[in-house]
Amino acid sequence: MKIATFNINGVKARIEALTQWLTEAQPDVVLLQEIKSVDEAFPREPLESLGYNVETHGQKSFNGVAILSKLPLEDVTRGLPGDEADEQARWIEATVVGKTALRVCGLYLPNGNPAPGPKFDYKLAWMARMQARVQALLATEEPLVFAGDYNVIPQAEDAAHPEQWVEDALYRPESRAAFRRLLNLGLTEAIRTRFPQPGIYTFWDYQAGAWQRNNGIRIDHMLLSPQAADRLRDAGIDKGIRARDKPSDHVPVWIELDA
DNA sequence: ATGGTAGCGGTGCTA
Repeated sequence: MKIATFNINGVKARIEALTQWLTEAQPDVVLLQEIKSVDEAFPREPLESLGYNVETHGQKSFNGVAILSKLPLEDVTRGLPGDEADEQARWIEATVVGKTALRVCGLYLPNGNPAPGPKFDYKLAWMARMQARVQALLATEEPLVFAGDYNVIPQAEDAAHPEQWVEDALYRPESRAAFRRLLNLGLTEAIRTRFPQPGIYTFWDYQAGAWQRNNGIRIDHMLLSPQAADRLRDAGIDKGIRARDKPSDHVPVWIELDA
């Protein structure tokens, strides 16, 4: 089973690019972030035409996550538990019904800039809520995949110029520590496992020729529970997508699971 | 040191 995550940066502006990539890459399950659309305006039809079930959790203008799946989806839930007042659409879960049941969680973790400040506080509080949710799901001992835009640069080797990020919410010690605490629950970071070398990126800013200069960062991650990690066969990054016309600033990241 | 780009929605915010 091929599972991908892709921060699409506006699904309505990118629907043709998305369907083209889906046709080429043939993922079974896709976690989308930054759909920037309410559920009613989400372009379901071209995706359903390709054989995908579509579950969305959107809001006006910003944020928004979705799941596409060629296999049936069950027990879909929307929103990250732990704060009833939080109205930002950044978390969606579903169980993929295949050979074995697999719980997938798609997430768009808050950016957190400027730091320090209320947005940074929100990011860290959100990560604490995610820690609790991951812990609860791990207790089920089922295969779990937590995939999305984490807005965290885990290590210096995950940025072309780490010195440019030292004051940034994506790289501040508090963000990296919270990410490390997630891993220390027993999760496997699939891309790091597959590509231990430096210089592996998933995001290049639109500004200042970041793509042309390969000034990238690695912030899109796929974390696996032990039961999912046992089934990990391959992982990759579809970097070529970034060179196309009107691309997202992120590229798709994927894993192949024996499931 | 600064400004550089993009989507949404129809102005400024978010990234």
